Amino acid sequence: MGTPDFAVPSLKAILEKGFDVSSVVTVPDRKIGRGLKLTFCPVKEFAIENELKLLQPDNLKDPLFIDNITNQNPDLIIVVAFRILPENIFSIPKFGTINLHASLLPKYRGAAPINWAIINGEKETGLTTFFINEKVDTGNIILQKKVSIFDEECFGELYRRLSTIGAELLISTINLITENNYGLSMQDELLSTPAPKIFKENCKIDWDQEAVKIHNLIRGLSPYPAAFCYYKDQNLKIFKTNISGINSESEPGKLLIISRNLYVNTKDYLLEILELQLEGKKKIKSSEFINSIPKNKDIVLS
RNA sequence: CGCGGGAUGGAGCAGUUGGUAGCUCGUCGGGCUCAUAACCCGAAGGUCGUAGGUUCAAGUCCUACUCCCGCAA
Repeated sequence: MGTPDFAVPSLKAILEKGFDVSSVVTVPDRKIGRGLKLTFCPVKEFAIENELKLLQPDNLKDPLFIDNITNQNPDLIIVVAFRILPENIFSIPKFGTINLHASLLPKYRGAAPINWAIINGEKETGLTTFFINEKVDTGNIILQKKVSIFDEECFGELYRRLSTIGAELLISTINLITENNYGLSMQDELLSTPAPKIFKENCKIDWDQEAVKIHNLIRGLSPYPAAFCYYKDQNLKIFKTNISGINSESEPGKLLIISRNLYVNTKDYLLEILELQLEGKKKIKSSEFINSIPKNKDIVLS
């Protein structure tokens, strides 16, 4: 069971290792994007390509769906980036139901562990496989793997890396379970931290903060959903920045051009802006942005 | 038919109430300099997304189409 592209490498690995996938469960098709076109999620695309049996229940508590799963008599249910499962479902398989989560649980429980790890400036995060129980991301841990976060690595890059490393960890986990050769460790509630879903309000840049904080926010949200601010009432997304060692001496948000490089003032240091996108426009490099902005005129981002 | 912005020389943009295009950068040539992402001089390069229409005249108004993007979900 899974939805986004994060789950695809796992599903692919499971297939390649020769496990018998009785069915793939994913979300219903949704009208998404400009023009509200009906779009298939990545897991569905993959399932179709590989001619796997596909289930897309609207309601996971639907008795028909539960019966369907029950009748398939699965040994194990594997969940990677899906929805919250009712006990009626996760208790069906004889081995149980496991989840691959992109953090070192109990840290970063929730929907957006990768984003928050970067936003908070972590140097290390990881992956966890655990048995699903009634409370989200609290189950007993089977395997964990630490993964360091590279300097300047953005969300998209780490997401991609973790999805492939996660697939390997998942395979190891499945092997241990089928061999009945695994230990479990409980999560220490005292060490738990939340990683809730990212909302738009989390993406707004506050220039009156330390440069490193702003930088991590931008990194942790790039390229999607992207940190943003306002430029003359227009939405301005910022994808890539670099912390300069230069002290900020003007009001936060004010732009500064030095030697064809674009800087913005923050609470402490100047933050160099490298990649940005104005509402309705394409993503561009800061040098291109500089070409179009008026000279000798103060510009303040808000 | 969810809402909206855009398509102008290689790049990013401007273009007023319609009268055949301009800025910043890049490119090429030359100059200055120990040197330069610096500065100075000069040059090349655009049938203004496509197809029609209105007009004496359209990048600038009208219609259709194609492509790109922001929001919302």
